[in-house]
Amino acid sequence: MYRTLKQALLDRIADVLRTRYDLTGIHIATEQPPTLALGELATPIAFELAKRLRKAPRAIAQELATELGTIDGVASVEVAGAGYFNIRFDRAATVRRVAAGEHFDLRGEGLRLIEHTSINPNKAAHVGHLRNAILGDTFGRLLRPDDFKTGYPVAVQNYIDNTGVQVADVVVALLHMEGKSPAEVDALLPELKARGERVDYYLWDLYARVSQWYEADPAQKDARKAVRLQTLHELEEGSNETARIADVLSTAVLHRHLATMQRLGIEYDFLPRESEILHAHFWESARALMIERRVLYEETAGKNKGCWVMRRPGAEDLAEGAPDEDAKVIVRSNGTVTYVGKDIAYHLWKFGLLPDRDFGYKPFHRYPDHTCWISTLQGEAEHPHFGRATAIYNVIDSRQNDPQANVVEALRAMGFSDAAVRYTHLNYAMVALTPRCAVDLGYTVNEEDMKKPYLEVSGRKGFGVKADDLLDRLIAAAKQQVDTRHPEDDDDQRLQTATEIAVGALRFFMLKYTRNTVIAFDFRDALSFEGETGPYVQYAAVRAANILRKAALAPATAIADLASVSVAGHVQDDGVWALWLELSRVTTVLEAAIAAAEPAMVARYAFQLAQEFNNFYHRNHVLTEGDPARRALLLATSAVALRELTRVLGWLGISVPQSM
RNA sequence: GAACCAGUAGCUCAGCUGGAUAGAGCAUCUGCCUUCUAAGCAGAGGGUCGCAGGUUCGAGUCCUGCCUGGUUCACCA
Repeated sequence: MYRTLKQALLDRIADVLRTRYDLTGIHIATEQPPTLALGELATPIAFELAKRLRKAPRAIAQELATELGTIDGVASVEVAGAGYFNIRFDRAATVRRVAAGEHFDLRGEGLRLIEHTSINPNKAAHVGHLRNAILGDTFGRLLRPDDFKTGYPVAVQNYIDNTGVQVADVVVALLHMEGKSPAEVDALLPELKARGERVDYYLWDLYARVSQWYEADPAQKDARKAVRLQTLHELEEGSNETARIADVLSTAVLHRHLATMQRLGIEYDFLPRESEILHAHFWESARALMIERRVLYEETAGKNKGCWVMRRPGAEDLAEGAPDEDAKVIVRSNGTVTYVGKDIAYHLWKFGLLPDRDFGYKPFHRYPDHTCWISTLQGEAEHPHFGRATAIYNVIDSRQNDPQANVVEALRAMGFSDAAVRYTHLNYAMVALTPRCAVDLGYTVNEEDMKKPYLEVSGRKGFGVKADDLLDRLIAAAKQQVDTRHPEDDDDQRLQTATEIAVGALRFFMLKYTRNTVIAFDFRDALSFEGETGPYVQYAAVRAANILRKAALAPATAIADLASVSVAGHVQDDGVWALWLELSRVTTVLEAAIAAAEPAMVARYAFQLAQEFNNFYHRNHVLTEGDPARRALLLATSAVALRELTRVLGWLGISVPQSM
């Protein structure tokens, strides 16, 4: 509703500026006044116009006020301070419209392709991967159609680099470092299962060991690196025993990753794999197109002689004939393509710009209400389509800013400027560990590192907090509380509640920081259930639900009952009105969060909403309220607060437990 | 050397396209459980918004320079 009223005001002011002053195309800034006493909406437009109109700001504001006329939903307009133009809402009318769920709809045509998670399938997921997956999943929920908005068509991809060095490393570890035969490796998965061990945890340690093994013996170093390179080539080549083993391992780990993410309510539609990008020859098609469009050219001089290269974004103009020494190599002098080259091909496919190439598709994993597909060479005849996106969002670490910029630059240079503009690198800063946290986990930290604010997580070093371990600890901590608070519930119910709280805590923790803030992970902060946390917001919703339950009133009934009550007299009191005003801002916040691709804005709003509700809760005792009209209003307020808290938490992927 | 990000309360962070008295959480201190659950609420203390200039009626926000911290910048993959 806030969005609706703001738009109405902007339209009216634009009208007045045009008819009264003959001004058009002026940007009209709006803001929320510092206190409710000054109104609900304001604009400093009079200051902007002062110089242009050669008039005092206050006089301009005054003229605007008298010429504005009436606006539906606005009670009064007044000039304050040196020329602020303040608007007061018709509180009773706004309450009714918010309660009725009236709001501006958000919608758009064309597929939004979101790619997130993308963990190398050679080890367990860690906290850094959680940030990625939670950000991507939440952004998808903000865009996706639901009962609040028409939304945008969304598909979620999880890109799987199953032929990269990281997978090669664990294959090397088993076949060469440990000297297992292929048959022994085949037997490994059943053995682990029999022992109750997890393949992703097993490989976590193995991966850390093999990384050291390469360097351990100076005499063997070159030979071991050669084995690694050979293994990598065999993976890329495919159709050989090494590739088969790699596929068995990476697929097993992939299943683990999907299971880990499913614990957090994160699901995927499609898993495009590097192996198919290679074997379906995406690159060959892209290369032809890049050469045709004069983006890719052969360097004939300088350090990159013999390579096929591309100009970097923002490169300076060069002297005629001089080699561009700063150019990005796409095809090496030995004829092999670099990662950026393959990535360009893949992104052409995403936008439906890659001629005559597509993945094959086959089902991989079944979720309660949909199927997750995976790429293959020969797929099913009937399958959904995932390319041909209108806009794409790649959830990737900020450390990949440069490579991502290269891909965008390639699209732009090829003349696909529309695709380049609709390519969003949804970047975010890394999750690191505080030195203290690292020590607590049993890692040895040297004196120099102890002084740093945070230490980078490294899968290669086996340095990090595994996602499932963190979630298990959160569940255990929540369970302890639930056990003492709700002895009347059975154990299954208490575990269910504890799990919902743990997921709420974890997801909120990863979402409350804006994207470019480095999260220095510490168990003390992550395990907190008080203050600015997911459980705080969940608790507010549970309290609202409890009021309605004790009143034996369905939320929908409480809201419907508002119709027969006079609310005007009760919302002059800011204590109740402040909550309704906050509730009215849902669309405003959602729209801003989507535009900025910043889920933290929604998380912060959820917290503010919960804070405002707790305020209301302590100032008004609903069930003992003697005035029937006021009681009805308070009940409806609780019901709408519950509805909106549940909705906003849902966008964050957080559920409302039945009790806390 | 270059590019990008950051520097706001003791700590961790918000602060949307420049607007009214710079806000939260944690921590510290003081109150509030016989009332819809205290995972909560109320209150207190705590700030030269890294430094110096500039633009503007108005700057935490924009521009320039500097300082500090972080990340990135291979024919590796």
